[in-house]
Amino acid sequence: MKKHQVTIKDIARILSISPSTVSRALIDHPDISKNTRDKVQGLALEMNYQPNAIAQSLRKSKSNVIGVIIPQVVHHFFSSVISGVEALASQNSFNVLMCQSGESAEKEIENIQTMISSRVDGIIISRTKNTKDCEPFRRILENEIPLVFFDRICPGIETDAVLIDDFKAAYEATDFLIKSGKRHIIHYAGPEGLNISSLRIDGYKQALADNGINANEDLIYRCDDFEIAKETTEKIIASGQLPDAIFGVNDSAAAGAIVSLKKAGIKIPEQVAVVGFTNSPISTITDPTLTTVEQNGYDMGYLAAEILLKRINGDTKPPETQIIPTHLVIRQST
Amino acid sequence: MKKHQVTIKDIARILSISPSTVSRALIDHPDISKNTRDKVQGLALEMNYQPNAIAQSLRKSKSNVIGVIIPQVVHHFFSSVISGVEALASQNSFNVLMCQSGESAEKEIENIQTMISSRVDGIIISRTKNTKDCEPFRRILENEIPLVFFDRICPGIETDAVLIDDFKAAYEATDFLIKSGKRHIIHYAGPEGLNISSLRIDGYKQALADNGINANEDLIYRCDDFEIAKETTEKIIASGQLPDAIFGVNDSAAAGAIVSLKKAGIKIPEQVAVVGFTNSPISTITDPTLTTVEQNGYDMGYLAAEILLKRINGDTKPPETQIIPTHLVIRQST
DNA sequence: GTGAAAGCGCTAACAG
DNA sequence: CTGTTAGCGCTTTCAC
Repeated sequence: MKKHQVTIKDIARILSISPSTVSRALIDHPDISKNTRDKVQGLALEMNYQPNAIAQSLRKSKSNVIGVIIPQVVHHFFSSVISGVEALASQNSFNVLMCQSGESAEKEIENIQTMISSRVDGIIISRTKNTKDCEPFRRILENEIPLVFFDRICPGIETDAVLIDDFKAAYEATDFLIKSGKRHIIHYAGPEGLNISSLRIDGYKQALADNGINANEDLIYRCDDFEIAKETTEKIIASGQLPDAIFGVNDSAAAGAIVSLKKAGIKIPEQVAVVGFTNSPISTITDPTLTTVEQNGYDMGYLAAEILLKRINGDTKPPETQIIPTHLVIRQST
Repeated sequence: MKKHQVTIKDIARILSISPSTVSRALIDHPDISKNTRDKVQGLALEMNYQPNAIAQSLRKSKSNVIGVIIPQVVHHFFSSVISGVEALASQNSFNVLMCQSGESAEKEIENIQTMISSRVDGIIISRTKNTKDCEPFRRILENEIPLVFFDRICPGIETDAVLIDDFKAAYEATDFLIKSGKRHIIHYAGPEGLNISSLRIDGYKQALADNGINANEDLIYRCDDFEIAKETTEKIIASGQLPDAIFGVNDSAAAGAIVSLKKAGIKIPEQVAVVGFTNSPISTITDPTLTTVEQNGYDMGYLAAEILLKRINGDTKPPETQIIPTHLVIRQST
């Protein structure tokens, strides 16, 4: 037999007063006698009363829940973002409902349905790399649920976003490599169709161009994870066309490059310099330690949550894109 | 003006039928005419009806939400666990509500309150290293909310748990070091008062004892993160009392040891071998790559969720502790 | 200062 | 097969 949790009614019955009075006493309503308020709160504490948040939500049409949809929690960047979201949420008595799309566009649509059904008060998303159709996101807005994108956006959706300046960050990283004497720079790029991938490619190309270096498409490899980066690097070494630098779209790709380069006895950074992206903990563990772009996931999540809460509280100014500053963290790999 | 979301009533009104019929049609109740069912489902789709999960929860006294409380998402192990929980949850139409205690016992209590108020159907927890009082956990059970611990348990609470055999894993790791000729083995241990810390210490000591090595308490340092491990290792090197092996309570501590040893020009594993714990991605990135204990966080989360769902579905057999198998992954650092 | 009544959106008896 | 009714637990008018 399920012991039922203490309700307002129970308290009312015991004190022989009405449920509405109990409710008022519990939420410190102004016109309630000090006497009954103390009696109610005392008994509530004693009986270990916990308000039923579900009933409150239904009544007030407000769940106090923020939905977060990300591709994978098991990624330092994404878990940092969640951490930032959760921090601000809990400061403001909001809870965080988390779904993973697992980079599947179908799962992402399900996640969105879930969030709408759960009547979350707002949603924070970084989309799948396979998302083609932006309609599901539009449906969120049609349901008048505030939506904030971070990192990976969906072009054409008019809503808030928290990003970094991917172009500039990639430009600076590449430019730094050139300034330190490198000219034959390979880029391990992110998946096609993702804003962050193409902007980083663009920044990389522009830096080459501005320094009078031919930006050959052959220098760009689609390669955004550790294992693939190891293989790709091995192939490049085997081809005999050794670059003098590799710029990775993330730290894992850069770490993979480092591992394979060292295995082949290639000196880093003397022969080949390596730059990563994100400044995750692995960048201090590689040997040599990794020069990388600092991209503060926690701050991005925190800011995204801040914007979202403002929207939830009725802010109606036109959608804005906020840029979190980045900078190059220089270590031994360059 | 907030556009109100489509409800069962709206559909009923338009089709001139009763809300209950609409409800039945939507959940494919057996005794409903094919005709009205199709009409209702058609209109629901057209109007983009999304059931109000909050109302459903209130009605059925079941939220279909699993609460997860962990110290920090930004840890490969914990995010793996969450990932496993989320995978099973979403397969079973459950959602995941996530809170971080941030290793603060007070925050943990708040989190528990939140979960109870949110009427989650079950809770999965790995406790804070500062948790002294187990009463808050007991209150969960008093509220008849199923509770599963993982990794870090609270002794004295009679409930399910998903663990690894910390003693055995530490024993095997230490024994392996001894078998490979090491005898002066330092242990970087986890924080006091945590089951995983003391069990790993015990396993380490027992392996030494069984091999006729004196388990000196001076060989044990409290040191469970990368930075502190770097410093600790530097101090040990400076002291001149170089061990011939270091066994870390986690991979970060082991990685810190590796970094400082190399910096001092000490050969790994020839002079000092290093073993970690968890088999996180960093173990393949250190140079030399790290021998470590495989501890599958995803499986732990998945299994914890499995057990929890059984309890939610009424399973009342006595609390069980399930052990996820571990094994030593041998790499270059030994 | 307190109580009665209504309703958030949904589902599950119970009737017919 | 469908409608009526009631109620999950809470808050909020509206009376008194």
